[in-house]
Amino acid sequence: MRYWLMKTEPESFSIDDLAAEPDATACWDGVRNYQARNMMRDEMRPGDRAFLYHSNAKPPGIVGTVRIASEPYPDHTAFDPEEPHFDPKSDPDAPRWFMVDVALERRFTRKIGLPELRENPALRGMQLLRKGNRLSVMPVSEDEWRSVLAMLGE
DNA sequence: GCCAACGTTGGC
DNA sequence: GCCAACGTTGGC
Repeated sequence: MRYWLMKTEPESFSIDDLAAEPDATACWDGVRNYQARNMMRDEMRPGDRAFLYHSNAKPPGIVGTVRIASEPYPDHTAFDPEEPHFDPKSDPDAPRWFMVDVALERRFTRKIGLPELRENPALRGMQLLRKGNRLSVMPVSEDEWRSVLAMLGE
């Protein structure tokens, strides 16, 4: 099993929105970056876990965890001109973009903000904290996973 | 709102 | 294949 971090802007889809979905499960559509796609398509598997991260929030930070709830499959929103992430270059016969379903696992009692994450020496190497990082899906090591959970102080 | 970092596009 | 121009992300 692998660990991940997935970003979302709470103004478009927050952890509360996920909680409101049937079975608190939703498809993670709209990823339009090749590196992020490759990780979802080639390395994510059902049962993997991911931190849910709110970007463009005040402060940005980790707000909970999700479980990967499906195999990767084509992101059909890329085929639909009405969709905001429509991509005319993605063909249903040769899909360019993929997604997975995610199920809410745990809503943290508090957000672990980005400044707080930066203060934790155990997370010094974390990809999220690297300068210029823009990936919306990224791997997290098992040590980093445990270190973040330990910050909840529960 | 600003801007640094990075990805993509397209002319050559 | 190079690289300038442009678009997007996302913290501040």
